[in-house]
Amino acid sequence: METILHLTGPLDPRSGWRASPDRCPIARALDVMSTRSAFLIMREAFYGTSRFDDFVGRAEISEPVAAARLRELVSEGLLVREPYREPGQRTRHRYRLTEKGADLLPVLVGLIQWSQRWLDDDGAGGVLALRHRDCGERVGVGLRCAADHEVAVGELDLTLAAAGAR
Amino acid sequence: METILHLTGPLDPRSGWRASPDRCPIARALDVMSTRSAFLIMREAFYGTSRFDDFVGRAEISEPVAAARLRELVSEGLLVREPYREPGQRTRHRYRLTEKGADLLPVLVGLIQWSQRWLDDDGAGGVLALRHRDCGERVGVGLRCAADHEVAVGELDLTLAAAGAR
DNA sequence: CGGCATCCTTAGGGATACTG
DNA sequence: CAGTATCCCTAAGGATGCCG
Repeated sequence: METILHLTGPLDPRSGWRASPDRCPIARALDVMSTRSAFLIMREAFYGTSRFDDFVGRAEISEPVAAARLRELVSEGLLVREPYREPGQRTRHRYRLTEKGADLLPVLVGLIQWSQRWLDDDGAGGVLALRHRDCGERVGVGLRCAADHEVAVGELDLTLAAAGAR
Repeated sequence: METILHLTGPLDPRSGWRASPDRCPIARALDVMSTRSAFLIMREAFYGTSRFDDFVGRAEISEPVAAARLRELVSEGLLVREPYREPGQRTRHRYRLTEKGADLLPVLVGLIQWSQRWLDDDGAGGVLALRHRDCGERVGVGLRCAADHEVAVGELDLTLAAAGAR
């Protein structure tokens, strides 16, 4: 394992290393989630939206876009499309989060948190908040290490481990 | 304060509430960060990249795109463009993260974490990891409430508070 | 070195109309 | 309700060349 550079937020002389973009995890994640509509659809999925028309209406996107994005997100395994039928009804389909999709929640929450902190969402309609069901406190995302320390931006190192390392 | 719905990851009957998309924090954040190039530039900024040509080369984007995105990110206040000069050189400019920009780090780390967990970044060139400088342990993002409990996806409530609430 | 101008291609996305 | 088909526009992004 080799320490590549120190992330400091503000400035760093840079060690000459580069992100090998072809396999940079961020670049790869962006292959799946890079469009506005993808984020909005995932947002809705977290809110419990499951039907096509609801995605269209609530994310405020057009049908063709919703159809295209849903198809992609299903094929990427973030959502599943499954048939169901209520007692007297015909068979319908609904979209549900997979575990893979649900695991994106920290990213979404990170965006919410950042937006509320910096974009003065003056919330003329009230302030949206995520809360811990058990204790009622607000929920956010934060950096934390495996030893359970809270980690500040300036305390991060970027390392590259040979092959089978953790 | 009013509880709107329970986020469960998998399915929820949905309470009829909608995200009022015009002021949805996610939608607003996406006005700033919705393109691949914006994420890649921010990634590079975290890695310490500061010069125009380095952004172009390391993020693997074209000059016009880099110029456009850098201009936007500066005007949005995520980066600052500042002149500097080394002893015998002419004045140059560099781009640095602002606090607002640096605060986006959890989102980036969330993407890295998700990508490594689900996109089998088999990392034929080694595995990238963020580590806590003090203890060397790997760093990730997680949901946590103000009372410092770790929060699972299914333990989240979405609430809407009247106006000046926290 | 740090861009901007130009041109081009592709992807994202809206509107409308139609179908099972 | 859940899409598909068509058409059109705009934004994202690459390639190339020029310029202070």
